[in-house]
Amino acid sequence: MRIATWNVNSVRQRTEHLLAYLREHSPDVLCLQELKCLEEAFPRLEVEAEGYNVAIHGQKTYNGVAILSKAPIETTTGLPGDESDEQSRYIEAIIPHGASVVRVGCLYLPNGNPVDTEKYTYKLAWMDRLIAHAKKLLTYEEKLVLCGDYNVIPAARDVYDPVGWANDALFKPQTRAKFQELLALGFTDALRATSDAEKLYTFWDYQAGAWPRNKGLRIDHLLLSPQAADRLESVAIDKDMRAKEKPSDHVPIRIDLRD
DNA sequence: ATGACTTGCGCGGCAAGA
Repeated sequence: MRIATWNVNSVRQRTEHLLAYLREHSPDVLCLQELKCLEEAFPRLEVEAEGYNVAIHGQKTYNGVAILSKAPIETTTGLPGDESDEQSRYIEAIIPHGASVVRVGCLYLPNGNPVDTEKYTYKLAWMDRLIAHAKKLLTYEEKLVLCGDYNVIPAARDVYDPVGWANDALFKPQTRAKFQELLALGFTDALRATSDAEKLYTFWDYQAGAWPRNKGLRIDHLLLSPQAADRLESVAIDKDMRAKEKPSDHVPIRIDLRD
């Protein structure tokens, strides 16, 4: 089973690249973040025509997440823990996988900058809610994949300039500590389970020639429960997507799980 | 030369992203 995640930075601006990606890599599941539109504006018919079921948690202008699946899915939207949170950043699906199921959580974790504002407080609180939810999901002892744009640089080797990013909301010690707290519940970072290499990035800023200079960040992750990690076959970052005309600033990252 | 972009909203620049 192939599961991919991609921050598209506006699904309406990226529809052709999205459809090309579905055709080329044929993921069983694709998690999308930063749709930047309401459900009614999502290119549903085009995606369904490629053979996918679509579950959308949209929002006008900002955020918005979706799960695309070849198999029919059951979905729930919103991250538990704060009924007053109106930002569309989480959707979860149960997907049939052989005789059992895979549970997939698609998340768009808040950026958190600037760090001296309530935006960073919101990020840390959101991470606490994610940790609490993940803890509950792990008790099910299922194949579980929590994937998406975490807006977290886990370690120095995951950023082109660790010193320059030391006080950024994506790399601050408090941010990394919360990410480690999540991992320590029993998750495996899929990419790091297969490679210790440096300069494996999933994001390059649009500005200042970040892409041609390979000034990137690794902030899109797939975290696996023990039951999913046992079946991890391969991981790939689809870096070629950043070289296209009018690309997203993030590229897809995907895994293959054994049946 | 050392690189100030890309969205949505809505029609003028601003907010947000990372």
